[in-house]
Amino acid sequence: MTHTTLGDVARTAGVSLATASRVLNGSTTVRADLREKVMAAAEALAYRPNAHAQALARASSQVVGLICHDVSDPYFAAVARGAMRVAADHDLMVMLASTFRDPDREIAYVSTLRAQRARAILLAGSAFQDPAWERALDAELTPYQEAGGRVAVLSRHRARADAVLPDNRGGAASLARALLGLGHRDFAVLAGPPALTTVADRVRGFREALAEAGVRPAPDRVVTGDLTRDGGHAAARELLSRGPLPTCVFAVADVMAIGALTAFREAGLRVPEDVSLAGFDDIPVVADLTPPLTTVTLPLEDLGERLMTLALAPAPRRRHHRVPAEVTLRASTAPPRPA
Amino acid sequence: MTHTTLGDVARTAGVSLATASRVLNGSTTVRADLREKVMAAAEALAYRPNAHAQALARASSQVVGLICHDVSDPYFAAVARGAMRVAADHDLMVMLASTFRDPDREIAYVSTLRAQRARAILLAGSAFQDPAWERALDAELTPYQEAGGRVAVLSRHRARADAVLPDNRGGAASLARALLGLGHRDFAVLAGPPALTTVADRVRGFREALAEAGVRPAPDRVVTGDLTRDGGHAAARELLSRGPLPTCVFAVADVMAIGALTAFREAGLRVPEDVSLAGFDDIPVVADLTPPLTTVTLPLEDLGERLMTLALAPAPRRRHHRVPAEVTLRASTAPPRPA
DNA sequence: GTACGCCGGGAAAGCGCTTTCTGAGAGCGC
DNA sequence: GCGCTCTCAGAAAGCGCTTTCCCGGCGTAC
Repeated sequence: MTHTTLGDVARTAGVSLATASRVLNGSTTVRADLREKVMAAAEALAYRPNAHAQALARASSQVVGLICHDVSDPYFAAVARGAMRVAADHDLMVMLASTFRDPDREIAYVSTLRAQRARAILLAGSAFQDPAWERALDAELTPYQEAGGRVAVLSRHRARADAVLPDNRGGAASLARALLGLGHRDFAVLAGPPALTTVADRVRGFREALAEAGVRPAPDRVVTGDLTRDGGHAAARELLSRGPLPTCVFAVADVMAIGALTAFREAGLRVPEDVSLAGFDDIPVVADLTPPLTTVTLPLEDLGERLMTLALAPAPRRRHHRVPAEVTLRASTAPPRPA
Repeated sequence: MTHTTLGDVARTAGVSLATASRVLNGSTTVRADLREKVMAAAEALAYRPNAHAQALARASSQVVGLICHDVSDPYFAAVARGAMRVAADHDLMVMLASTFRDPDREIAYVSTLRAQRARAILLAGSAFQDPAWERALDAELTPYQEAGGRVAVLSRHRARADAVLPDNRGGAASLARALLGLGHRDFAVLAGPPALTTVADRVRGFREALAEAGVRPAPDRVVTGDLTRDGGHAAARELLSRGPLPTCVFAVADVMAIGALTAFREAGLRVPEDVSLAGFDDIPVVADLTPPLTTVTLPLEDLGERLMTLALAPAPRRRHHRVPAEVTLRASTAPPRPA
């Protein structure tokens, strides 16, 4: 990797290194003819400044880190899109990392981004309920912040970090109430890994709202699976194998609902005639399913934009954006069939 | 951004900078007690080496760049996932950039990645048919490669660059033949921007195979739209407005097919009874649609893995991976209704 | 015509590392 | 016991930039 350097440019332009640097950085105190020469030389040599050297000299880099669970999950894809748009507006590059829901990998990535002296680190994936992990993560984040690094988190809490907080609990509760309103009393939940706080919040909100109405799903009606299409598919099959179907199934994430929908279809069940199905997130494709999926809508791209915006606009004190989650009723839910 | 430096570590460990560096880089020629002290100091100070300084001193960085059209497009999301997995195996970070199909932005990103001294630049989005753009891109890529940078491209050609080449043309042709085999003679095509080579290849392959069978879709049966769900939706509506529906519609990308499917449903048409619909790519969700979508399957994650692998394993000469594209018949296509 | 102040460009230091070079001390053979 | 080699740590140079400092030359004021 032996690229053209500023020295090369300066030499062919016949000026000093300092002058070349000044020109390329838009200083106005350089005589026009010299400026021309430098520009011409840079152009001719296809010169690009070494970002590492710049970062070192300026003690600041042009990169921000974005850590999510899985880029290919439509939820994170949308969040990343929003975040990257804002980054692009600020001429920043984003380093994207997928943890695949491995807590250790998240810490490792934070560490790497710390080494990269990233301007900001965005944690977009929900947290894990694990004190040891929390401590280890803090051990990376705290020195980073003390050195001036910015941290912004999505769907999780951290002292001294700005946060974008979609209302997982409230959204799930609203959904439950809407479903109760349709007449359902017999529910099942397809849950993701309980260690994920997002999952826990959604299950909790859903349960609480049911409890208010005096409804309590039996323990075997809460099935846990991966937070993926296949996880939802497997969880739905598991549910089917456990006996009589409830009238309504809530999948804690749309991706799981998609898998469940197919599992139901494969089992010869019609949605919503035989069973109502609802998801969470409102990822782009679910409105195009047959039937279109009832879900809780989150402004996904907006979440990413806010996250990045928070991270890039330092504020004296910690800020929270609470983002409402609204129920979107579609055709996948209907009143239960009279028994 | 004032982080702990190697100097701090060396000082608190009571050794020289050189020794501290040696320890942290795993040199074996350091006495055990000194090694201990350095490790302890690094640990205590939560030290993380400055990647920029390392990159500068070692003249090599730990980042690779991946440029695609849109991360939130399931096609690229899957490709990115594959590529990032391989990168993670090599302890590399990936800088991800979305061009949103703006040719200039692609060039700008290449330029930025050049400045970042990225180990490799992967161009995952299809090319634009535009000689001026091609030249401008070359002006960035050539000096990069001459300086030792690696370039790998997906679905496009470039002299001196390794390439992963899914068989867009052949896949579309096979699909056309399968559709002809079902008895269709009356086709429409929902095409993306014709400036994109991938789109052009797919349309061409499809047409050629039809031509072999003596079938030629009328010009007004080729509708152009954005390569997105909404683009497909709009294109399908446009098609419907142009008069009698063909018996079979080919969308050049699954995302467009998804939009078309909904447009058809909204128009009261049943797929495949009233019209057969086929896509291209086999993005994860299309098998879960109702009806499941007939499409041309590409091993998306594998594409990304190969792309990254090619880029990271320098070879004396240019390599091409041709990737076959196989027709996957699902329920969205059926023989046409007898007229 | 002289003194002063500005303007603009060059020299050089320094960012945080790696790595070569150098040299001090220990261990060995004779 | 002397000189040799070998081991291992420190000094210092250098990676490619930015930026401060400095100095020469010019314009202005008197």
